[in-house]
Amino acid sequence: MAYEPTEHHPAFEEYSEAIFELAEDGVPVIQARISERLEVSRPAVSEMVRRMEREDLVDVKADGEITLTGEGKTLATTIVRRHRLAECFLTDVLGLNWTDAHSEAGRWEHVISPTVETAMLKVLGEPQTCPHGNPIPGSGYKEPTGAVVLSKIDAGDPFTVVRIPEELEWEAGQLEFLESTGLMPGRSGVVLSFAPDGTATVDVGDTPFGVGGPTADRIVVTPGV
Amino acid sequence: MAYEPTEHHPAFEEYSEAIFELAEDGVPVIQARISERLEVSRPAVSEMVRRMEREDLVDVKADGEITLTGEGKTLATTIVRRHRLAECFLTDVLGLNWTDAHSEAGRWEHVISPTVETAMLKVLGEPQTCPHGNPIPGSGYKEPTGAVVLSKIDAGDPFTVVRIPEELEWEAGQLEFLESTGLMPGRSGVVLSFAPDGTATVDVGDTPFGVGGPTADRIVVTPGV
DNA sequence: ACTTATTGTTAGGACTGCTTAACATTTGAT
DNA sequence: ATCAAATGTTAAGCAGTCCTAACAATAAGT
Repeated sequence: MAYEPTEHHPAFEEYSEAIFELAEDGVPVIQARISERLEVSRPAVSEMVRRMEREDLVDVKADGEITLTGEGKTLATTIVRRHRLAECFLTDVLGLNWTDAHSEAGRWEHVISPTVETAMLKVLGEPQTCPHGNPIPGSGYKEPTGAVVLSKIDAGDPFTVVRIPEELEWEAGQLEFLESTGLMPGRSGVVLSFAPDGTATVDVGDTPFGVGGPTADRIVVTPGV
Repeated sequence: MAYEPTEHHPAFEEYSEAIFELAEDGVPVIQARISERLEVSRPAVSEMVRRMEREDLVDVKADGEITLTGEGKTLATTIVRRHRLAECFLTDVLGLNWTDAHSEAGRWEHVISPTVETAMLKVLGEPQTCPHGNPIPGSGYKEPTGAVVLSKIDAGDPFTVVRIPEELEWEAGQLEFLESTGLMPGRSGVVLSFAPDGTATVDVGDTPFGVGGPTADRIVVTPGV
């Protein structure tokens, strides 16, 4: 009755995804980071990592760095792909906002079958990124050359938003804020100034607004329009 | 992060749904039937029913008949509504066949939020039944007057399919068969004959084919075209 | 009436995934 | 070098959901 591709436990999907996205965001993949991102205790992560290692989904290096095995990567990219595809679908077909789409996709990613995945791809016209600009694994997306983080743009210079990394989607209120200001993939703007604490003031068409340093360190853009 | 309407455990959703649909199909709602439909052991059902009673989702009568409380009915209709809405969506928007849509919806029903439900309703134009003709709770659907089961139609008489009850969707191969023959809601046909064992031979446009007695006892139709 | 089938319950156990408490180890800053 | 912070592990335990085996009670068929 229920669909089972290779019968993976839901938790394995969640953990593989977290590991994949931490790496994607350039965050060191250690248990403590997983614990934070998934909001579970460190012992819980410790235990799950041990089980995933036993199931040959991850390898743990001597220094504690966790890497996905081939099988683990397959699982992770499958879930990430479904998550991002679902986000496209939820925004484009069902008209949800970024925030709702993100949290909704966090559940959809676990119930989407290959059949549905294929059907969604077709309906959406083979998208290459999610609404926040993150690549859909397997879509053949190539990040534009010269992409840098927003904080690297010189004051006064123009930029075009490439993507809002997954890490930021996890911070409460971030997606609402970014969507409301229009700081979204494809949009161009100008960095007006930088405060000493790193806060960037940017203008993407409407009223200028400030973007905190840590956030500006993560949003990926290309210089120019 | 995850959406929680009233924080119901997934199993409660599954059991409430089963209870609702058994009643809808006219099957006596006792533990043994739930055990069969959900394919879990009788002790598992015994325990879950006790817990659902404690949580005030069901009442158990002295003779063992199980009924949903107000709260239980709310939960059940929510899940059934999402299931049937998902089926519409999966067939109409994503182009899945009946069988895939049914099994897929069995998982979707647990992850659809009110926001998505509303969006789906709008995209689909407020459907009143699922693709198999079963009413979507809350849609205001009224079964046509004079509806009877297929086996009540006289040999030689025409009929129009109203619905394929949920009970049949559970039998392996039924949906594939019915969809392939075209015996689906809205289609008209003629009962050619009845065999002594109750098997009906019907013609809905293509080659005539036989429908087993128990199945013909469940498919709901209206007499005439 | 007697046997058989159906139904529900108890008891005991397993597995998943999580928690807190306590501890050991490592890393980092001063 | 030392003290504090960060990290990982052990241990014990709990909630949810399922299982099998065994048994009791009821319903049904001959």
